[in-house]
Amino acid sequence: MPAVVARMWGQEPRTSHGPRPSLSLQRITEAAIGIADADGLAGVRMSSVAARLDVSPMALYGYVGSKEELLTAMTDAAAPPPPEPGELHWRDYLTAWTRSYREFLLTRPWLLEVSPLTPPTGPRALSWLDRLLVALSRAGLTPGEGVNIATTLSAYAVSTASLAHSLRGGADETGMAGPGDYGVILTRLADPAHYPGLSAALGAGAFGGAQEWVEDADFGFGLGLLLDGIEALITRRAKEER
Amino acid sequence: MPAVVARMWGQEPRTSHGPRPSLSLQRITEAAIGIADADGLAGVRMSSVAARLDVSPMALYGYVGSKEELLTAMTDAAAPPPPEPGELHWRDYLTAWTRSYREFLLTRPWLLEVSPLTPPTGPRALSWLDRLLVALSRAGLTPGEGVNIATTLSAYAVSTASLAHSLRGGADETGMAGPGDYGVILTRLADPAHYPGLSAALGAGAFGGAQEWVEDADFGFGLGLLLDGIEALITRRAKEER
DNA sequence: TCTTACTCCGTATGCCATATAGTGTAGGCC
DNA sequence: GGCCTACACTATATGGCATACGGAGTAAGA
Repeated sequence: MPAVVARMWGQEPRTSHGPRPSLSLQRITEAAIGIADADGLAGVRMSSVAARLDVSPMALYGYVGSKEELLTAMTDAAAPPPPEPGELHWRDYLTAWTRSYREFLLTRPWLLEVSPLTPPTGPRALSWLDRLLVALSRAGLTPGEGVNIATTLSAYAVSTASLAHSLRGGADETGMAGPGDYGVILTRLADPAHYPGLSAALGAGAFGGAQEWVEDADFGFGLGLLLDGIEALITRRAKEER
Repeated sequence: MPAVVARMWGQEPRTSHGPRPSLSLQRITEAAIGIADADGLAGVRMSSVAARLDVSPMALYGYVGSKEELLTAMTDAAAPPPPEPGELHWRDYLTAWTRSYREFLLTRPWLLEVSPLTPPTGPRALSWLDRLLVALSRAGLTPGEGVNIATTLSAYAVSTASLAHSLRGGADETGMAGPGDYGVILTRLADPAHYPGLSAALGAGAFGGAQEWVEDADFGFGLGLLLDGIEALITRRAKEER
């Protein structure tokens, strides 16, 4: 377990001898997040983060073992607290959870560039997982099922966020200038003989409008499918109980 | 549209004057993929790719505009042809599709590091999308629904592949040495008071074994949920038709 | 034959993460 | 109260890497 993980959990090591630390992992991640929010992930350099904190670049290495670790710490620190299940029906909570997660990712698109698919180890990210597990356990599912569903829902949030961000023309390597370009490009490339399904979809305008509301409708549609599948499982379980 | 996209579609520009090109985007991507397979993504450098082709690093820039573009081209070229729908029932085909896609990603784990969530523009990746759209259209869904489902399934494949790869201890920044570590680390970090759901899941061993067959069972379970949701939609559609 | 477009090369530049070797500071110990 | 030692931070150096720039050769067309 890298030392930075302990620090993410607030366990800054006791210092006995020597000068008191002028920094903390928290201050460092805050600075880095500020830069990422303002200038994108490319703006986050060891030197830029250090400059923002008025220290030398090398000072950061007392707190993180590498830039990689800094990025990991950033992704956790950037997460807001998850929505609370409260008295919500599981379906409403799962909807709220997934939607909030997606919105969070779209607020901080640089997160999408920092492999959002690796298992979380920080307190913020794990509290998201925790709340979901609680809600699913209340709905009668086993922990194993809960973990699996959590993976699925978060993957869905990440992928739709990523798609939305790409289609909005976010800093992207696909070379698309504006929204809607994607469909146009595909139409030019995919000939109907080799790509019948794709061509049909293009003809039907399935890639057409990338307006906000379309994205959102799509998001709800796909999420609905997932929840339907989960619902089937839950009712099955409930019947078994009886 | 970047020039490299046209080249990915086999449209190498006609050359009239001057010496005949000794390279092609295909040869370059093949070399790069060979390196990535052998040494991981970190081994893919403009210089290493060039060396494998016996040219100078700068020669590559006649074919790709940047390393980014090379990576994009690699991800498309690495994809095998998708499974064919044939006469399969949609549910069987979707299963085969998702499973093959996941397996492909696990065969080439470096793909997981090259943002696998951006919209595809290459012929190989789009043929995967196409076949899925065909199958879904046959099952009676609209193109819009098909695109959405395709997104969801591929996200599922990517995320489970990514998880499996992480848990296997693949080149990973979580700092986990071996399989099973993840659960152990979480147990040490998450106290039951603040993480009731997570603690319960840990106690139940939901993160315990990362053996191959467990992963696979989990994969099938989550996929089943998705397919159940899709099935509900398809039967609803079928009834509307009548 | 000469021009010209085009391919590939050698070298130079600049950015960055990070190794190394200090330098000062402040607690603990005598 | 003075020394020792651990530790936070700094300055400088190094090396890897993408890529800009300016050639130099090469072969089709005029």
